[in-house]
Amino acid sequence: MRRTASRPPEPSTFRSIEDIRKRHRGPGLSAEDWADAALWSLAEGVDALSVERLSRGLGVTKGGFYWHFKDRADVLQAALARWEQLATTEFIQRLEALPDPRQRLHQLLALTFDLGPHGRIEVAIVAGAASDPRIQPVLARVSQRRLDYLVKLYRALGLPAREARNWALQAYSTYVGLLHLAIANPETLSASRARADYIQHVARTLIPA
Amino acid sequence: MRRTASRPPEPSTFRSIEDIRKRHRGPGLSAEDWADAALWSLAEGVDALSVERLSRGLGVTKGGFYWHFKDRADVLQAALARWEQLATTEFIQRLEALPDPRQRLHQLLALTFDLGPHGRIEVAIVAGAASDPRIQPVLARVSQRRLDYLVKLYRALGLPAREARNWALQAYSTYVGLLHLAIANPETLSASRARADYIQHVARTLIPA
DNA sequence: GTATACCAATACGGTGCCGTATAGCGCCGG
DNA sequence: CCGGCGCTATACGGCACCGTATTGGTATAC
Repeated sequence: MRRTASRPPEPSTFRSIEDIRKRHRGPGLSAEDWADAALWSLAEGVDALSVERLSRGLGVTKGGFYWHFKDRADVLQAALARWEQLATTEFIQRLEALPDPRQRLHQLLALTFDLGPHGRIEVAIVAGAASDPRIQPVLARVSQRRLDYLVKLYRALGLPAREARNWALQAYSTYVGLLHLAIANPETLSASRARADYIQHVARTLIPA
Repeated sequence: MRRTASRPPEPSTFRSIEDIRKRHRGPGLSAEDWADAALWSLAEGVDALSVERLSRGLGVTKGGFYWHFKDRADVLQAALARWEQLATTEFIQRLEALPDPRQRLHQLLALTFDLGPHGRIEVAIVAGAASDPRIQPVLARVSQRRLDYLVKLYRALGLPAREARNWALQAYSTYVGLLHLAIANPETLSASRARADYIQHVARTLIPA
């Protein structure tokens, strides 16, 4: 490891493993390449993130890994930092593009129901935080920021502080529960009929009159 | 391993590790002892469940473990089975003691907000299910049974099938979200003031007029 | 008081991962 | 055309766990 100044900026989206491997046929792998791959790997559980697995997944040996990172914990931190960025700042920015707070809440629901690989990553991180004290603060910051933002949205709807807090808590819980359901009973909401129906229900009950 | 007919019935509650160790100063450890200890161990994550850790935790070597179980997967299955029992049948039985469905919903919320070690175990299991296909069916059955029961409760309140389903989904999601919050931001709901306030809010919004 | 059922201790070989060390290779600037 | 920079390959010792095998202890059952 001889960590140099990190290359250009960050690519602001989720690169797939295949993208990273392709890029490999160009220059070598950068620290961001490894960190992004690590983030994907988190979907299989925090313990599944291992240096040698990562290397195999990228089609190289772990030789280069230790050039960029000190150890396993180091890349885990990097992946979590990347997740923190995607899961808070960038997500909120997308919502802030809309003018009306009511629209933002609707858009939030819509984005939320669009389940990607994020869900599994989040669940893995929560489980990891329960056993690894170094993950906990990252998770705490993320959910805190999300809750704060939700409170802000509800306040913008004219609710008093205490009410807004409760609504925010509930809305966030509903989101997390959806992640759980997507893993536990994928078929439950796979039918787009039931799905749309549930979205509508949630929108009605989570957006106060 | 020479598995014999499993001893008496099952002790219908959650025995602590200390209880199990005490019992050790009596006869030896039974299969149930190991399985219960394994269930506790799940709170630290599915991967944290290892034969040698378990042994150390119980103050013995792994010598006796393989007398009861074929391998690690075997005790995992046993622990999951125990969890399935506690998390569905026994929980529902406690609620069914109440006559009025409305009371049952309230009691359900009350029990739900009483966070024990269950929460961490559940989160660990969900995360485990995302990576281990042998866990998934167990989790699927558990959440399905819970959802079915919730639907039944809502229908008993007079709601039509489709509505009941939506409410059930939302109620369950809210519960799971609470587990998440308890790990991510334990302090958020530690104040009994805010806690009671939130319970009340949830009860209002999750129990339709 | 001895046999037998139940369970524990110890020892062993094997695997997967960790982190270190060191040598190799392609590319780019001079 | 050559030296160095950026990254990779290979090789190694160490640890934690797995599952197996075998022997040892102890309480009851007879």
